[in-house]
Amino acid sequence: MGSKERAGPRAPHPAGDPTPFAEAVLDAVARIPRGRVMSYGDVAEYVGAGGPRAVGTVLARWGSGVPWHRVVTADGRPNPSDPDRARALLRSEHVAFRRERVEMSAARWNGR
DNA sequence: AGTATGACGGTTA
DNA sequence: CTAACCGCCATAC
Repeated sequence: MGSKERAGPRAPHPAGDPTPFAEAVLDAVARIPRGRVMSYGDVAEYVGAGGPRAVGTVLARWGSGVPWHRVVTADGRPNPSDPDRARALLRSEHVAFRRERVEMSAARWNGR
């Protein structure tokens, strides 16, 4: 086949291919165990590149194929885009909540 | 190549 | 506790 085939079981992204950084981010998010969460900054640190905002940019563009709801803000707040949906998904995974925020002390996943 | 944007984060008021 | 500001970094145009 072509030289740019990538056989990615990921998702029907819009137009354009995910950059190496984007793939690293998506891979990291896909690795977050069920019932656990990572902050945007945690993901950036995990992939060793970019920053919290850059991670948000990637998820906003190609995050439809990964458990995006497992990525929360550093304060434990769900995605500002669909907080209600994210909360429902997280609660269905037994993620500990306090008020409207994830109990980071208990649900935060460090990547290992 | 440069400017504008945003699903962030930490600090300061 | 809320609000505003700045810094950071990949994308879009």
